[in-house]
Amino acid sequence: MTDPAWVGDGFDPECPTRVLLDRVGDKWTVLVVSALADGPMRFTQLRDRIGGVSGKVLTATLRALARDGLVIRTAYPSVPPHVEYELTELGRSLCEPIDVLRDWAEQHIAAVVAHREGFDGVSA
Amino acid sequence: MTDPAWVGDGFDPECPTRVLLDRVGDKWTVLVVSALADGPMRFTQLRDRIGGVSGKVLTATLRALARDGLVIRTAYPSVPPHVEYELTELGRSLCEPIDVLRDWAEQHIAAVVAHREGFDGVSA
DNA sequence: CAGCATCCCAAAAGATACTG
DNA sequence: CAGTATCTTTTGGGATGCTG
Repeated sequence: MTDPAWVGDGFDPECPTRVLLDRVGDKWTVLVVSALADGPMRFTQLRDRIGGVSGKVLTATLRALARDGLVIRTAYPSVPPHVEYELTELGRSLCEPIDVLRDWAEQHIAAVVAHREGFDGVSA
Repeated sequence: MTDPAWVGDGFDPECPTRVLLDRVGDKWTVLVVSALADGPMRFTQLRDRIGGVSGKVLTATLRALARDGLVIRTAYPSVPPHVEYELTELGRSLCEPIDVLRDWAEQHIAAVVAHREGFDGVSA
């Protein structure tokens, strides 16, 4: 251990926060978890609800989430296939931070956008 | 208004949460805000503290943050240059959601990683 | 010291077509 | 219905070198 400068504030590469951000920092994970917060949902249902996500990407997102123990995938052996996704306990616990984030967004995003436009206006 | 299915849960493309995620979902923004939570900091100081970020990317991150009214950039007209960054009130308010996220990470990330390894083990 | 310009790569994401 | 396979585009991010 070389005692790097970032130690002391928890900024090492295995910092839990970094690991989480790597997982959650993609475009869809948070949205998927939010959608599933209301209860179990089927693949197509999920895709329709989220809007703008391709099947491929949704599949990948769900697989990663399942891999990390945040969602359960249940395939009912029927024709046509019926697959349900639901949050695990761990996944539900993640909803709380996400809700806090959403609250912040709802309260402050307008200010952010406004400032951004002001900023751009000055430069224009 | 086409009354799409995702309306009703707030998943429209201009959903505040989406806007926020687009801004905050990158690799460094959250880390920069966290670092600045302790107080104003200079460019190099920030780069050293965070660890692993290139100058170019840090610059871009800081510019975006300034554009959104989350940080203030103060350049002291001296030679050599001395530039300080600090959070605005808005930026500080963002620390709370971030802290909640970090708390979650610290409490649960081990479970996530463990499950991931179990999952990979089964497939191997 | 701070930051810009340039080049480059890898990964994320999207479109489309096909299958059990 | 719920994927997989393949291809392509986009872009975040890194390395390096230059400048005020």
